[in-house]
Amino acid sequence: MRYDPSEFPPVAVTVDVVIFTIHKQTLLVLLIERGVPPFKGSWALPGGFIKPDEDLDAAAARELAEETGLSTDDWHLEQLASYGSPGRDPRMRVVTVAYWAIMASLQPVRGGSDAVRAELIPVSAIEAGAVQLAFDHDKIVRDAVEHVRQRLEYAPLAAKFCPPEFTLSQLREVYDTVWGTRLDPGNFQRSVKESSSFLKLRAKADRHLRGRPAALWSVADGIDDSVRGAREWPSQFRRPPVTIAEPRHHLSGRGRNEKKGRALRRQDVELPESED
Amino acid sequence: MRYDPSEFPPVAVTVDVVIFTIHKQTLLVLLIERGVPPFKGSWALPGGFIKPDEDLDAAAARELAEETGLSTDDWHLEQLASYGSPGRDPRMRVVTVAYWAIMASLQPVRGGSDAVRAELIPVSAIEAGAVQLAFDHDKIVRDAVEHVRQRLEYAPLAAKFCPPEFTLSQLREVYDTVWGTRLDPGNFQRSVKESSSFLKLRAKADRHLRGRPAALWSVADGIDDSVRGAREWPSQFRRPPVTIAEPRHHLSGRGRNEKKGRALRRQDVELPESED
DNA sequence: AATATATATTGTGAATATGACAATAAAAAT
DNA sequence: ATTTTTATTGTCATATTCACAATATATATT
Repeated sequence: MRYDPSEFPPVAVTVDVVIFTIHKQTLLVLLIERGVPPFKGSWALPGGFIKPDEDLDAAAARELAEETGLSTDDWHLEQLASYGSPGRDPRMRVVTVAYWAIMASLQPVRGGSDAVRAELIPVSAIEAGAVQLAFDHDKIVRDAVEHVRQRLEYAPLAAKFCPPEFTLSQLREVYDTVWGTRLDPGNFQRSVKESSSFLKLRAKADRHLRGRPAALWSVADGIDDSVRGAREWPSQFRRPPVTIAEPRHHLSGRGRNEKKGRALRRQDVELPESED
Repeated sequence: MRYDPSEFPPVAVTVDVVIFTIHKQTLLVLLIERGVPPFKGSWALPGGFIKPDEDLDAAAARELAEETGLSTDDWHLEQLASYGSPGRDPRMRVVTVAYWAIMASLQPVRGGSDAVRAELIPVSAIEAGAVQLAFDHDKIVRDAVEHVRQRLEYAPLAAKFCPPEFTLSQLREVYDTVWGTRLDPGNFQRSVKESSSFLKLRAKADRHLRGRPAALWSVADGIDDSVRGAREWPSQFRRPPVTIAEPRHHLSGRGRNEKKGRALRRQDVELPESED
């Protein structure tokens, strides 16, 4: 009965977006207060139905634009996961495709038709259970937070929390805020210099509060947000182990090519023939 | 107009599963040949509509069971992503939630109502473009392959390609097959021993073809498939850089706690108060 | 103006991890 | 008995990581 359009079950598909930003060393999420039932008065993620001729990514981008008043260049947007438990919306079967986004700065713009107001809520408040979320949005936010912490291991993404030009202190503060660490400024400096993702622009920033003025950096040209094969940050730059003590894996080894060559790379390996 | 059940656009939701297994040093994907239009005669992913009272994960597990005849303990199943381009199914708007799965061994069981036959196809054949896939399933498979290569950096997952008890050669061969590497047996041995995810069972395997008989290992108790905070494999054990030369990031540094303490862990950091 | 304070940046070295490969062990094949 | 094959342990040079000292350059204070 696969793919028979005539008798598909009635399902609505929505997109919801977990919008992250940082303000004053605090990781924040944009939530709206629902003005209509169900969950009237609860906080919820911005989101809505996908339109008939709209791609999922486009729907998420539209929601993002509506909610923030900003445009594509101002954010990093990525799909998170889909949620579709039968009971997650009391009215009918709704499958939502969740997205997450990072923005450098943000002041919520509009309250939609069913939203009383939009506000930036600290992630810590949600993690502590101090804020009630509608539907399964608590789970979605937690998953998104986990995901962002994970993805920050890839170098250029942290810069999306910063303005186009930033000091290394600003960049380091992103990691410290998201990961709850206090990275060493000296080692951080060296790491960024060894990275090919970042580019030093000018020796001095215009404005600085105290101390020696910092140099300004930017993301190097051609560095994509979605770099994946890139080398991870070394261990201390990776996020610390999960809250509850987890077993750690200390694994190591190496690759070899025949007798004495260097490690094989993927393209060196011959592909088995198709059986077609 | 958010969440108004009365006027949601007509959308069907399906799940599709990319089922991986390894046979004779080759990474394989289970595909079915479509027996009905559209894309009659093309290969496609096993999948189908979600049922009215069925969770997304449950729908994927059901498809998996139907297609393989196996049960929950025999596989590792994880959500991949959702795909919903307006034109991806010529008949109507279909959003599919894609999953991927790993199985130790597999012989396809049934051809469904619209499937002529099911078969295990080498991933290499799909990557080389030698196999035509229906809908956007080519993209889905490629994404899934990328994802599995990525996720294999987390130690215990590779064991899902192996029987419950395995030799380290078998385990190493999983990495070599999926990553296209030839990892060093000696260093691999050391790595696994340092890992807390694996447990040595018996000194000798019952059956072996040639050479010194290997010890049998298993995944340690309490090791979850979804371990994430776990330490990654070191660089050579991580998958090699993407085919086209990518910029690499060499980043390093450390954490500090006040003056001279150890690096802060997440739970050490006090949470900002909720504004509720 | 001199000094204190704060932040940025560079440098240094010990500890550890990695990668390459040698050496030994234990079986089957010859 | 010897060769071949795979498993396992050992070794060591090198690279990376981490902790922290030292220096640079600004503002704030006296």
